[in-house]
Amino acid sequence: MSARVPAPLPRAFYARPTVAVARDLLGKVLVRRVGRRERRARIVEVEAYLGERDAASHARRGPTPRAAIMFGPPGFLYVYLIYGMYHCMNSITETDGVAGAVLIRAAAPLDGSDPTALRGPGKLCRGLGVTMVDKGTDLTIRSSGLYVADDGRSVVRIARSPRIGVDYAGHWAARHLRFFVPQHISVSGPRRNLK
DNA sequence: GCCACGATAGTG
DNA sequence: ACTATCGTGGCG
Repeated sequence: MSARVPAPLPRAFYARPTVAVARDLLGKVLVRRVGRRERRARIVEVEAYLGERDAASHARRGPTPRAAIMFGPPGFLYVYLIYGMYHCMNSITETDGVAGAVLIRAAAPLDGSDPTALRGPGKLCRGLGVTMVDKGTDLTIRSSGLYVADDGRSVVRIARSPRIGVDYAGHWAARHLRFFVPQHISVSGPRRNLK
């Protein structure tokens, strides 16, 4: 009688400052359904992208065709193609009209399968079958087939570091906007704080 | 219309 | 350290 599957996080969860959403996404469960198959994985690594003023964010050029969705209402999925061969997935944050997104970089499978299969943003999307057709998905409804839920567990400690792959972004590259579960096998790149 | 360049990952 | 592979957006 208890819901075996936790409910999707509500829109209000995403309608907050991006850094708060990023931190709070750690430990949450990513639920992906394709047909009758459902996969679940715990989010262990994310990055915050703060909008127009953030030189590392796709929103830095304003609402271009690709990034316009970042300026829209929170709780929707932003997917983009990177290096012509991988996809990356983000949840939109902040209020409608204000750009912001959290890049989900890695998750730990909850079915006991290979803990490195979803390690890194490209592998995460590949492993969950997320592509451009999923851009714009509403993450707050079950019927989307892709959502984030709270199963009651929480992360004990959160580490932070500069974001990965944004060295071109001047002083924004140095800001500690990457959040992860320290020492976790499913985290990509450095698993402890640098600096 | 061009074209340099990525919020990456796998191999050497 | 090198590169596969292609949409995006700056430039003009």
